[in-house]
Amino acid sequence: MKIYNTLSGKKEEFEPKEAGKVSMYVCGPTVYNLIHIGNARPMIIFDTVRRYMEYKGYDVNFVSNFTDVDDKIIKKAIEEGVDPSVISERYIEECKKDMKAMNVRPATTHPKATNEIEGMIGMIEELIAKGHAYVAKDGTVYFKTRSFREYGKLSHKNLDDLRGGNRSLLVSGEEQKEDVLDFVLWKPKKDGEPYWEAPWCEGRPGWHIECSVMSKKYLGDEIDIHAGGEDLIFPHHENEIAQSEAANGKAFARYWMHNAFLNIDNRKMSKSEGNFFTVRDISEKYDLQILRFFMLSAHYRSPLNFSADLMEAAKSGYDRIVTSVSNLDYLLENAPEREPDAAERADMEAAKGYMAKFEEAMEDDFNTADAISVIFELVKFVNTKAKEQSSQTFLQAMKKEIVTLTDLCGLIVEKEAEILDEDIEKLIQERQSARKEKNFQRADEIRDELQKQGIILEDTREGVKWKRA
RNA sequence: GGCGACAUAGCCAAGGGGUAAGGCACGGGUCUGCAACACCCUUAUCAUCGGUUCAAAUCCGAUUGUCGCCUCCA
Repeated sequence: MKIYNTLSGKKEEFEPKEAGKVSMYVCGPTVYNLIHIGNARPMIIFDTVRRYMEYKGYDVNFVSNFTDVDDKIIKKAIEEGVDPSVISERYIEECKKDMKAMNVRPATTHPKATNEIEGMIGMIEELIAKGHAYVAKDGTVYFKTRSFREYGKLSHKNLDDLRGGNRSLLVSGEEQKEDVLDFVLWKPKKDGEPYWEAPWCEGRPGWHIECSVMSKKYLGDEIDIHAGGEDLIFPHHENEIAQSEAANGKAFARYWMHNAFLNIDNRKMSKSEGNFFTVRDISEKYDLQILRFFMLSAHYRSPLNFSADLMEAAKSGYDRIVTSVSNLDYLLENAPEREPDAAERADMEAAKGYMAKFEEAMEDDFNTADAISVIFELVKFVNTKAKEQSSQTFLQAMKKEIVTLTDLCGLIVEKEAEILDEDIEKLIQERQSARKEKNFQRADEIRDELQKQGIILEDTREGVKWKRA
């Protein structure tokens, strides 16, 4: 299995620290609002990575945090006149709902920053003791960036370049820093803000220290994979490396994975641009499986553009897979119980080739776009081979092939059996009678009427089928 | 200004030295009362220019264009 490692800038053969086990940390959202579709990308991507790793037999310890102490949360809490925890708890719950709808499995552990303050204080003390951090007059604790020789190794930045391009940073009121590159580990409280007791002042942690501490606590000093959006490379992940490696004296993460951004109509998504969508917004119009399918249809390291048209196209593509599986289910209802014949056995063998091709795509840095194209090739194969006379065993084998692959992508393609209302059932019966009597006008009337109710009818050789729009 | 990524058919998108996967849309068929589904057929020389090579879309260089990071935004 090859993984592109941001650290080296190359695809590397994946070798976990401990055979058979994978420790993985994914930076999670700050919970001040419903998650947006940009948040959804890493969730879907790294959930898929996790699924594939588990399929390969790894025991995956998957940790993803919720950042629940932050300026934006505090701001919202003040606006609503409630405690910040009310805000963060609310959006953690909402986030979990969205994750479920996208079929993103819960992490092994979802730590919350506010539960880990003690550990953060501990790590900050250690950094001070080792000379990697210092306390300013007002109690702010800064990380001494230049004390960590390898700073810049992840983002491949040169410290002096950073400095040259950003003199303006000094204007931001942080003149008490010894160096512009230094970043905050602990900052003093302001009025009305939540705070914790610490040796330096009452205050709260900086953003970067959270992840270093939570990763260490739940996964250990050295982990296999650390992942997140590419915007986190600098400064967030660079700072995490500095903190963790300076404190622990060990390499932090062996592989760094970063997903590219999701744009909207070719522009970066932002509230001020008016092109901001929450996952919830999308769910009002589409099954979120379609959003998932859409996200996986491009490589995770390529920028992905989102638009209404592209979602429609994704819907059509996803439906093609769902239809194929539902056709199999339909055929299975009356399929003969017999041993598969020679041709069927040959096809069952041939179908396995798709699995191999799928794996090959996933092994190559999780090329889900390629992997999905394999699913379509399989769908075509199945659509061509599955017949009314096909044996149960054969049809079941075909279905299993498709479902295995889609499961690995976290895509749900099996629609749950649903009982229609009696009234609708009656209309369908009436339409069948009308068709027999060649009263097509009445038949079409009924079909139109049902369509208005979101039921689409299809007359197949074997009988009438229906599906939800 | 510094660092970096990308440029493949109408659209989306893989591939990556030996003559271009897949999906959506379009068109033509088969099936069908019609529609839908499905199946068959049809659609590109890979931004431009130069170089390396027996051979490049694939490597190198330049140009143009788009985008990202350098601000606690995934």
